[in-house]
Amino acid sequence: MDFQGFADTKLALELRLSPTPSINPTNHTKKPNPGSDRPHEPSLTLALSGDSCVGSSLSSASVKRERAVENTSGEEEDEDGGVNGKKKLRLTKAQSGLLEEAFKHHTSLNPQKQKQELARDLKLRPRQVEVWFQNRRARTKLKQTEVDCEYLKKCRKILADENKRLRQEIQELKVQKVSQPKYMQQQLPAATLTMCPSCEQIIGDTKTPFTPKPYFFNPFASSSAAC
DNA sequence: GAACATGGTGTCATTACATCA
DNA sequence: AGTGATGTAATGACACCATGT
Repeated sequence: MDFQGFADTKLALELRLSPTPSINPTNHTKKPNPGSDRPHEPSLTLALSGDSCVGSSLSSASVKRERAVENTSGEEEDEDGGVNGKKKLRLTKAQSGLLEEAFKHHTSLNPQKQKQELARDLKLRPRQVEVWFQNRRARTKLKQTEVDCEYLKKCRKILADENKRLRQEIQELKVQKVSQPKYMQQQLPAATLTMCPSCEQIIGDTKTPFTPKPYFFNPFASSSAAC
C-alpha cells in the first residue's frame, strides 16, 4: 500500500476527528459547521427538474415548488407505479455508467447546463441527476473515510511496535549499564554522553550538552532528517 | 454601501424502497 | 415464501454564496 498520498488525507481526517460537536442524532437542527458546506475537503475526503426544473435546486422553497409541479404534471415519470407513490426507480446500467463517467470528470454539476444535458441524455429528470450526484459524493466520502480509518489503524500499530522496541532497547541499555565495571562508569559519566535521536551521533561535550529537539517519530519516513 | 429577499448549490441525516443471500 | 442486511434513490433541513432590489 502506498502511504505517500495520505499526507493530506491524514491531516484532514485529524481535523475531522477534532472535538467538534458533530452529530446530534436526536436533534435534527443543523449544527453550526462552518465551511463544511464548501468543497474544501481534500479529496481525502473521503451532495443532486423539465420546464419546471429549470432553475431547480435543493433550496427548500424551490424544491417544494419543483415537486409540486412534478406532482401535478409528472405522470409520465410513473412508468412503474403510482403517481405520487414512493416508487423508486432503479437506474439502468447504462444510466449509471454514464453518470459514473460524468462523475469522473467532475464530481459536481456546476452549471445548470450540465445537469440539463445529462438529464436529457439519460431521460431522467434533472432533479434525479442532481440527487444521484449528491449520493455519489456521499458514497465517495464514506469510502474515503473507511480508507483513512484503515490507514490510521496501521499507523497506530506501527507506532505501538516502535514504542515496544524502544522500551526494550531502554531495558537493554539499563542492564548493560548495571553490568559495567565501576571504574568505567566513573570514567564515562552517563550525563556527558548524549545521542542525537535524529542522526544517532554521540555528542560528548559536557559544557554544551545536547538539547534534544522535539522529536516525532514518523513511521513512514524513509529516513529521519532532523539533524 | 448596508440590509434584505431570493435563488442556486452544497452537506448531512434520514427515510423508503429494491434487491439479494 | 418470509426475512434481515445492504445498497441507493429520494427527501427535508439547513448553511453559504451570489445577485438583485
